[in-house]
Amino acid sequence: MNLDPIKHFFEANLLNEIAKVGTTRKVEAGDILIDFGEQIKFIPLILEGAIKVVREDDNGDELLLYHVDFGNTCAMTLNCCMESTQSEIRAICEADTTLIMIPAEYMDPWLAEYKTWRVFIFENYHNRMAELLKAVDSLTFLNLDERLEGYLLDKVNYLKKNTLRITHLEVATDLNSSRVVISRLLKKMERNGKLTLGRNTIQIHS
Amino acid sequence: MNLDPIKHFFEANLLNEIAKVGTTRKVEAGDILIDFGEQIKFIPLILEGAIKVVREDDNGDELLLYHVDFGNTCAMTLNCCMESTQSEIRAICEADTTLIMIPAEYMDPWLAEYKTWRVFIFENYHNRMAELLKAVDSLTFLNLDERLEGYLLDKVNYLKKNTLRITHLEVATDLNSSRVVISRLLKKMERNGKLTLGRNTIQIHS
DNA sequence: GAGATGGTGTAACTTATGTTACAGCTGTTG
DNA sequence: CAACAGCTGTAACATAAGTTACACCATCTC
Repeated sequence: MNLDPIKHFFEANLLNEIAKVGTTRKVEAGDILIDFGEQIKFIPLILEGAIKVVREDDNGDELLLYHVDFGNTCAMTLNCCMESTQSEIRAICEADTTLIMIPAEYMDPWLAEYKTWRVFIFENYHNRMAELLKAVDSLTFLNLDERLEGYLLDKVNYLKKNTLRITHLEVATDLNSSRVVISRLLKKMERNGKLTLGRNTIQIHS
Repeated sequence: MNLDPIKHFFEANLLNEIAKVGTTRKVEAGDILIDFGEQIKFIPLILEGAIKVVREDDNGDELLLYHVDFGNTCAMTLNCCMESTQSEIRAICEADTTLIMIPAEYMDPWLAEYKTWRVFIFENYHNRMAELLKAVDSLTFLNLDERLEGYLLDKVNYLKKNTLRITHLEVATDLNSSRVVISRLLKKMERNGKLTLGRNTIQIHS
């Protein structure tokens, strides 16, 4: 197991423990890492790649909540580890992703023992909370065109590509809107010179 | 200091510590407990009363995020204690409230030392996260009339009164809507027999 | 190459929500 | 009591977003 990417996150003893009890897992783009109602037995720590976290209602309507990338874990997951409750979210890989899976039972004892673990866990909670708050903010205070723009810029950022391989329908699903509306807004943005549309691609002008 | 209400939450040693370093504080309905940008130096633990947590954007538009009541603390606050960041929210008392204020510097050492403290903190994170998720859900998947109904039922629940003393404007502010729209929807609900309207009061038929 | 499938563009219409304007009412203050 | 401020009701209109319908492509499969 290669812990180099995260070796400055944790104290030496903790790194040894992680190496001992953790397992590496590779997941491909498009795979579902965690689904609604699942019992979570491992804390997933992302070494490489990107994951999106999605919420769904009873009618099957979706909304993208936020992304998790390198060095982070999913705080929604952490709750489940401490309290053995079920997942409220779905986590989908957006790129090929490498994870370290740490069995949930180490969560609590490590909190008692390792300061760096406490910092890691709380930073993650904080980040996730901030993301959720950002989601609430944009749902409340922004119009759909502004949300769309934010969504595209976010994607450019964490996929590190200006040209996104995505359909209008996928965008609409992530924003819980409809394809026609998204096409309309994208066209307007294209006319304003903000991006170039192609079949299955959106190229953002940055 | 009277710790009776929370004595079954924590182990005996921890209760002693709380008694030693905590201070009791009483706050009146309407008072602002925490405001945007404030540095938080105390963990507030609610013994009695109720607090609402509100988000605001640059234009001064508001949105109620959730309520905190007995035995809980504000997890948004917890982040700030661990990381010394500033408050992202405003906390307003909705009823006369009694709190225990615990200096922030005990947050971390108690995590290492007391299992019941860890459980308490993580349960709070979990609850706050669940509330935020509920907020996202209703913003995304519900119409304003459904959000309004949920809002009123919530209020009945945690204020433990069927007759709410509140104006349409206040409701509109909490839901980030406008007074006219709220009056319209409330009138419709009254016609449907769900409630009775009066000046400054809304009586919910449960 | 015919047909099927899925992605995009666009027009016409519906609906939820927001806005503006104003009237009437209640309680307060001078 | 007169004047005023704040709360509620309602009408008329504006706008953002969702819906339906259809045409046109590109790609793939038979």
